[in-house]
Amino acid sequence: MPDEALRIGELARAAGVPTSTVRYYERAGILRPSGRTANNYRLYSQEDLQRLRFIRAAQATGFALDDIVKLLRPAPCDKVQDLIERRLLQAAERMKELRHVQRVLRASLETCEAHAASGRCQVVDDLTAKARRA
Amino acid sequence: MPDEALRIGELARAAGVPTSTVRYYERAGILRPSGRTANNYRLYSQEDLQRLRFIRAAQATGFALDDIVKLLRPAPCDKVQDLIERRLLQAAERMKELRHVQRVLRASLETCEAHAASGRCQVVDDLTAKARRA
DNA sequence: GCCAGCCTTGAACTCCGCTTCAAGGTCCTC
DNA sequence: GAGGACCTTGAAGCGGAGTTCAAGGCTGGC
Repeated sequence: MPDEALRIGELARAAGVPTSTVRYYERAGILRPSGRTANNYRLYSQEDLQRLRFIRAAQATGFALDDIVKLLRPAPCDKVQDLIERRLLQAAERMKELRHVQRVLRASLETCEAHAASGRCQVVDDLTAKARRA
Repeated sequence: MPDEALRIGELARAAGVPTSTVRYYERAGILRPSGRTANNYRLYSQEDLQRLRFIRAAQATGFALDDIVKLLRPAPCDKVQDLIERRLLQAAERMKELRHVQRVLRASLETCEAHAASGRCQVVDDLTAKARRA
């Protein structure tokens, strides 16, 4: 088993975030170090790294830190279930929206390519108007 | 053809946002009314509504207003193409992250259900790590 | 005539999610 | 033993995305 405890800088590099953010997450109660060295440096485990990655992934897709905190915090099982189910619904909703965004972007791109020869760029009109058929 | 021009309140209700947000978007240069009434009320077209919906969808999935502005603003066609392609990549990345989030949530839910009978809720442990002790 | 419900503006305020600053301590290398 | 890369704390600052406030204008119904 790798006894790989990471210091804050290593953790941060591994997850691609600044150390200031990691400290902020600690203050926000969302990611605490699993220990400290003799000289008071924070230490993080591999699970902490996974957790941090999960946090970032969730954030990138539109979840607020607050939501994430709730998900990652122990709670009565039935409440957690409920919460997770709601989050899954949110995630599904987000998927739908993301697909909508992709559709619109792709349509724009096509139009853009089609018009490239003509020199006139109609992308914007189409971005807003093409989606009109709802 | 419905010549349905909407006033700000109607637009806002149709898109599910407060009017204050719509005015804010105007200040931010992302959604301008297509006209004004005689008494200076803002008027919006159906395309404006589509545009507003697109904005909200894009925002919900993690795009900043700034990005969205750039997408919706006229520009040299080749630059727009480039931009759109980058946004599509971002969207794909987001999809991936969202799927990761969903996977984790679903796994947690299953564990939660499995443990429901036992009374002990292990969801959180499992959320962060399957192999607890490392 | 006047009230309710819509709308106008500009400025100030708020909240979230960080980031930066100041003033240090520790550890490794030269 | 000096320099530099790492780490510590607490507090202040910042940008994005709105929201709220104050003061007022139009319009329809009672």
